[in-house]
Amino acid sequence: MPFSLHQGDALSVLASLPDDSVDAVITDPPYNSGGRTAKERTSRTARQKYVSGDAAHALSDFPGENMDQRSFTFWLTQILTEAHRVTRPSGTLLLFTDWRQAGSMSDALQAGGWTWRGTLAWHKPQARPQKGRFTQNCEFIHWASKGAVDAERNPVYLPGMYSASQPRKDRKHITQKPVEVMRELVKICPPGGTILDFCAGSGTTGVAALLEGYDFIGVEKTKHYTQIATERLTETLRQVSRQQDYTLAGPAE
Amino acid sequence: MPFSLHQGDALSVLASLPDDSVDAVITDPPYNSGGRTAKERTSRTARQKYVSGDAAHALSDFPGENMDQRSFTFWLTQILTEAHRVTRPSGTLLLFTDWRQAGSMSDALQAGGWTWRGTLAWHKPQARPQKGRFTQNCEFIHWASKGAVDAERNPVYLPGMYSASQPRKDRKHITQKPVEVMRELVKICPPGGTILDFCAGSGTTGVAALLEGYDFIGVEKTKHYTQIATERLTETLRQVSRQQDYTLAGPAE
DNA sequence: CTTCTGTCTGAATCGGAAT
DNA sequence: AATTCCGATTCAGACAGAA
Repeated sequence: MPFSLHQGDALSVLASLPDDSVDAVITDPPYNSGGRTAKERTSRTARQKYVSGDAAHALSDFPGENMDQRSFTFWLTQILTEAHRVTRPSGTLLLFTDWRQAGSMSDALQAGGWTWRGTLAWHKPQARPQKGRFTQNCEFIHWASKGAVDAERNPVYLPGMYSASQPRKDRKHITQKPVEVMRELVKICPPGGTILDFCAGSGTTGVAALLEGYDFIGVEKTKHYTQIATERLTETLRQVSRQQDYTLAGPAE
Repeated sequence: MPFSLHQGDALSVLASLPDDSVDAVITDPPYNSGGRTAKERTSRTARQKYVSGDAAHALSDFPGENMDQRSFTFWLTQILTEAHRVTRPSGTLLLFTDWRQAGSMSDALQAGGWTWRGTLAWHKPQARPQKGRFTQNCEFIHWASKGAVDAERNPVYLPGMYSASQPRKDRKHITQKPVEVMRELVKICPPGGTILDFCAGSGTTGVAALLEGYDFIGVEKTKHYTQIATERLTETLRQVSRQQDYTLAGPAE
């Protein structure tokens, strides 16, 4: 089975997965930011925070954005502890974060037992400039390993900086990631391995995983996005197997 | 006087500066990282940690790299508190950091009274790739303000990501920054303002400040680098005034 | 002037020997 | 037994000199 999708709470679903069953955890938890004070954070929904007033699209809201920083770190630590158990030794964690939460996220991942290895930058060239300020056009990706890195098992050389714009057409989720970036990131996983995303959203991580030949396990809280992710993953699987058919049936070189 | 340079301890020198006398603080403190454990951090010099084994250059060592993380945060908080006092309302702080210290640095700047505004990325395309890993090729720059940002006083639009290699020829300091990056960063300071760097090193911040028409106050602990910075700044001032002479004396358009 | 070729370096990382 | 120290490893990009 190349992919499975669970609708439900991340912690409960992770608890049901066996030890050492996953090669990489790649996820983008709700950043819980957008306000510098607890009041500012908790009084607006994700949509109000992340979608410009003049944006015409109508993307659904998502939960998990109304915790204060302490609760957020506590919640994430619990999940990352479970994710660590579920991951094979020398497996990898990639965790998207914005600048406000970068510190809390690195605390949480280390508290969860992971060895922090570095922070990558994702540069969005289309971000909106602001007068008298620096443009806020980078998000960050913490990466970590379960124990030592096994470079022999997966001898890849990967970049530390990615530049790509958020998808505009056919965007299903407010914070949807570009597939081309995700396709590079998943390569940290050894060939044929299994990738887990416990905040799957519209399923971009899974799409990239399938395209690169990995198995995928997704967990998503809302019914709405579980459905969207199912459709995208099914369609991707169809594409991939069609290509394989062609390769198998194609003319010998 | 377009620039002044003090040799001495950052905290002592800052204490001697008057309130509200500086428009921007731009600095690159020792990162105090480069080891997996506290022991490893504190037992090696900066040169041993950061200079590749096969590097043939002979750049001088620099101090401040042997604190544990707690002392480092304490030390930086004290200095940034003084720097906050010395800075005019709506003034700016730019603080270079690597991924390991980014969290401690944002804690310290906020504890020092500054309002954290974002984190910029400096991408170094020349960094060394590593098998089975992501290349460590970004450093980060926290930016913060003393109270509200005054966009009317300095209506600039600045990028959030910079890509440039470390200087190779004529490099004076192990961690010397490219002048072209610093020339962009200093523009966050209103025209004609004064820029302070309390870890001046070889003086690149000052060089960029003078080239962009700002005044500069530098503090550097070692005699060795104070001398080098003095020479670079004097030379830069000569260049700048020569250009001004030419502009004044040049043919009318 | 380009284009090509060769050399060198990097705020690195790790294992294992030496103390 | 725990720490400290030394050296091997790695390759894209920058630069210099030749073609």
